[in-house]
Amino acid sequence: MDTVELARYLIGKVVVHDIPEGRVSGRIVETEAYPIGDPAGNAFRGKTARNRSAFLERGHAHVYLVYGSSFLLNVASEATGVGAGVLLRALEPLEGIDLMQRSRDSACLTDLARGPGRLTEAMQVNFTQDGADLCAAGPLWLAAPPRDTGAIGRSVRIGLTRNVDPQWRFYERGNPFVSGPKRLRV
DNA sequence: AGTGCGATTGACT
DNA sequence: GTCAATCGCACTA
Repeated sequence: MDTVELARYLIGKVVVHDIPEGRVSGRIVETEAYPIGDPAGNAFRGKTARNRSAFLERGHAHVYLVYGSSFLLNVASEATGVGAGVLLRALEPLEGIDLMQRSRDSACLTDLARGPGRLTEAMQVNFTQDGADLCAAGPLWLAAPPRDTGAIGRSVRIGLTRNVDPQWRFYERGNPFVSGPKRLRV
C-alpha cells in the first residue's frame, strides 16, 4: 500500500488518545496524502529535526507546527528512511466529547475536530506524541472502524501553493464533520 | 544574524 | 465571502 492508498484506507478508522482525564477518540473522515517526491510534502527537502518522524516506518505519528499555532498530525506512510505521510484533517468525535469540548473551548460538535489544527487541539495531540507508533500499545493509537464506511469522495488538497493539481484528498461523502469543499472535481 | 514563509484558524464584512 | 495574526524553521549571507 502506498501513501495515496493509505490516505484512502484510513477513512473510517478511529484515532484513540488515552489521556489522564480519560479517553478521547474519533472516526477519521478526511485525509490528505503527501507521497514520495511531492514538492508540497514537508519531507521533500530532506530530513531535518522538524520532519524527522515522517521518515519513520509506516504507522508512526509525525506531529509538527504550522503558522506558529497549529499542530498537525500525520501518519508516516512508507518504509523507514523514505519520508512521506498522510495528514489527518478531520474527525467525527466518538468518545470523550466533553473533554474535547473543554480542550477546544467550543460546544459545537461539528467544529470540534473539523480541520487539522482543531483535530489536534481536540485530541490533545502535540509534540509529546511525535514519533509514537500508532500501531503499538501506547496512549495514541489507531483502532478498527466502528461501522461501515460511507462512500469516499476525492478532491485536490487544501491550502497548498505547490503541486496543487493531484487529487490526494479523501473524505467520507455527506459526513458533516468534513472540512472544506465536499464536491468531487474530476 | 536576518529574512520569508507556510499542509491554519478565527474574526470580520 | 475576505483577511491578518503568529512564530518556528529553513534558507541566505
